[in-house]
Amino acid sequence: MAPTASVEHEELPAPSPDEVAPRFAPLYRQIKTLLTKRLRAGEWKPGEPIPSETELAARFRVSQGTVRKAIDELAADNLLVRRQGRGTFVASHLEARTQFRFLRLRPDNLPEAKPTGEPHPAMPGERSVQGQVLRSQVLECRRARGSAEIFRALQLRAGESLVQVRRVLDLEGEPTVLDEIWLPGARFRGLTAERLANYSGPLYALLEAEFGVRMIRAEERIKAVTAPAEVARVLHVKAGTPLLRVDRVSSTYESEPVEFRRGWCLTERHHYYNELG
Amino acid sequence: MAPTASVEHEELPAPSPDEVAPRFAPLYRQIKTLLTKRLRAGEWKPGEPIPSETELAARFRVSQGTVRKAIDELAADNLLVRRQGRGTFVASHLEARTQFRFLRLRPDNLPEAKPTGEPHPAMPGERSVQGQVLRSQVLECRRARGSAEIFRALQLRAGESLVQVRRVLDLEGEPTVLDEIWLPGARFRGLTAERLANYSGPLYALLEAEFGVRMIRAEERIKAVTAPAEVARVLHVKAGTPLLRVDRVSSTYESEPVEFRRGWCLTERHHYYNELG
DNA sequence: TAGTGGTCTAGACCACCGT
DNA sequence: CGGTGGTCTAGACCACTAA
Repeated sequence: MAPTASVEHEELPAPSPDEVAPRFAPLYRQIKTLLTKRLRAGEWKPGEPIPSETELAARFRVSQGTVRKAIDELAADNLLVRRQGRGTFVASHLEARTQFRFLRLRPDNLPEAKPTGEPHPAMPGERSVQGQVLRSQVLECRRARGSAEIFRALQLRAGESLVQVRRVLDLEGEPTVLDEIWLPGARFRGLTAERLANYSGPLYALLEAEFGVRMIRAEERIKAVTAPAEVARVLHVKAGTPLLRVDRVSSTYESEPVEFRRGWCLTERHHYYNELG
Repeated sequence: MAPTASVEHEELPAPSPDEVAPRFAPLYRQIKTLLTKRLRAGEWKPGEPIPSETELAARFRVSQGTVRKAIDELAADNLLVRRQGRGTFVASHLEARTQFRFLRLRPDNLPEAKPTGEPHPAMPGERSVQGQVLRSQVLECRRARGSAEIFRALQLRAGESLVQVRRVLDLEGEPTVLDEIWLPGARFRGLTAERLANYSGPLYALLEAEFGVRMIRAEERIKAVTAPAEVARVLHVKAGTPLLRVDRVSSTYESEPVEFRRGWCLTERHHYYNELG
């Protein structure tokens, strides 16, 4: 394909006469890497469209099909969202479709409606998601110490500053989850209880909009425990009630961990839902 | 591409002048559907190769790229496995790579080794998977009644026969999971405790090899509970110990449910691991 | 060496979207 | 309508595997 005359041509990184790791990376993966770097660098912001496939093909001097395959993988990784007839967009936690992508707690009844992502109207301060009414209430937000485990998970040196957020999630009006969240202070300086309280939306949407940090993926480790006294008090249950303790480490681009979260979940009327493929 | 002269041409289902559901299905999806039907019908058995892309293209009178895209999706769905230079094979629970694909329990220590699927040698009756030693001990296998919930999950009419298997999983030599498994009697007639005891391998591998039922996907619903007396006895813990109760419904081709399983998991030294994308 | 999947290209046409 | 992504084709070439 002849590149459009007016389009400036950007060279691919030199064919690397003698690289180490994957001796030969397919062209479309090189393109994918380049696109990932630009996303990470913020060249296109969440919610914005990236250039069309044909334009990218011209820029990189490859065929449209090759760009397409790179974008296919980025879309499969949830970094990009394709919209037929409109373009390809940088994924965002601000959009209804991808909000609460990481929330795995479901009410026990409710005929497992496939997540449509179309929110229903709800009371102020509440959000409706997958048919359940959700309300978040911030208990505190302060600089805090963290365990060695947390520093390790976030790949920080001991002594680096941490911000801790504690909040309760009400599902259907009942306090159901107590979240204890630790964030690296360096990235999230200026996060306060007020800003959290004034913001009605998912936490990740706020972190994305205000701090430019987009959560891409996470891993969770789940145990069954008995409720500590303090947790029990917040969730209005007796100390010793069995709870799900869900530890989550979430990451941005290139698997860089930026959040450690410990959720204490009451599963009297809810469950953690998971699909195995 | 001209079809090989010796290859018999199989017509695609007539272009359906006026179908209902997805008014226009892309060609590659029609191919995917055809291939799925043949897999389901057992035209190619687990572990066997399917015809090459070029041969399928000739049979279906489409280009190789179209077949390729259909196979791509089937591979992404874990129905097929591609092996460069060798061919494309029907996925099987009998192979090391895909054994224990559904086992989400991990030891707490152990530096989260990515599942390599390469088993280490182990004692007879034991299997080594992801660095942990695993031993399954069948407690019983008998015809049984089931709750309304189970019949609903398996889409059976009340009164149809059920087989129940109860077993303990030892991880690192410690009893860690009590599984209560219900299977539709019609499909698994002849399953006995002896056959289970004599078989050293994953349950799903046995069900696949002996009954021709291949588990494709599953959904799990998890709660935190306290151990009932009977469960506690088997796991060597005090009644009331917090446990993960994992309810699983697994399905074959086309989401046909064929197993209900309730696992009681001790999480003193293990956790349920999950990745969110 | 022959056969398989994997990559890349180039171009045609379609479905969808906003104007 | 023009532009975008989505599908389909046809053929060339590469990398891997087994005989």
